[in-house]
Amino acid sequence: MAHDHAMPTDLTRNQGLVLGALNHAPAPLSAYDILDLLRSEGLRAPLQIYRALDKLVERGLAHRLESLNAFVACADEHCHRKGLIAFAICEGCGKVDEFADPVIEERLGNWARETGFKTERTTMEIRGRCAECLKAA
Amino acid sequence: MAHDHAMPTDLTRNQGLVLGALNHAPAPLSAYDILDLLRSEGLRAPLQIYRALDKLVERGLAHRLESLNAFVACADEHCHRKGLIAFAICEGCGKVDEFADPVIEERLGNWARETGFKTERTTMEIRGRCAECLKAA
DNA sequence: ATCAATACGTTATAGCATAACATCGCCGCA
DNA sequence: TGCGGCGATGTTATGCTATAACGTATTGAT
Repeated sequence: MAHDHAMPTDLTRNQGLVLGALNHAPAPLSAYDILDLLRSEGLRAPLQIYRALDKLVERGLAHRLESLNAFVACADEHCHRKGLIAFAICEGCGKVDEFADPVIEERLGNWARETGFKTERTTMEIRGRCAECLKAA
Repeated sequence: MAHDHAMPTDLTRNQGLVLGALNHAPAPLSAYDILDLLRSEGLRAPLQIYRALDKLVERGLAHRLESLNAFVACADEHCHRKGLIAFAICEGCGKVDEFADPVIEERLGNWARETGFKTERTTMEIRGRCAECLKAA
């Protein structure tokens, strides 16, 4: 099912190319992976990729996985996802599952309120093995 | 308060130096920051730092902050901390607050059980501003 | 004494990310 | 129409983060 997500029409050429690459990938891609995929389209420098990624992440069309130094397309077709998202990353096949948990969000919110911490961004990443890879083992 | 934590006696020289550097730092340090602090002790190569860090992290004496590519000493004096730990990282002063929340742990456990995912490691990092920095602003 | 396991030291290299500067195209507006 | 701002682009150079591959040294058990 790694195919045509709804693709916004107001992306620039580079942003579109980068998002396309992410959409068609079965697993997270590093900026340099993306660059290699897009050399045939005329992209040459890391910065071209990073700039596009910055915009995509800013708009929630892509996510950065901190523990991997890599990026994935947002799994939510219409990218309505607000707030906290958790990622489950399979070390076997590389697939990433994206989910939100309101209870966790609430707990973190409570903690922040109690300690006076102003949250700007939360990253939550689970590493392990997905059901399929466990079955295959 | 950034001083003498209980320091295990069975550390190697390099491990002790690295943990010492982390213990005395007011904020997370990158491996290269640590290297610079320890050149006077004769350390010269990144690998010497990374190897020590690997052991320290493995034993729970230090933690890696994925969103920072940096390391901190474990805040728990006796390092009894098991399971999931969340980190709140202040973008102002760099201070890191470490806490555990059993409810969050339970929620993640439930999610894993339901989807058949075998969790190996979880990272949870909150970026924002601490109460002190907000007051100072 | 020997062997295995672990730590150490060193050089080289791979992988991830941004600084700095010049150009171009688009759009609003005098 | 032309000016000016803004955001995207292209390019070169550089900096930061992490590991590969090799050899030596130390330790500890049998």
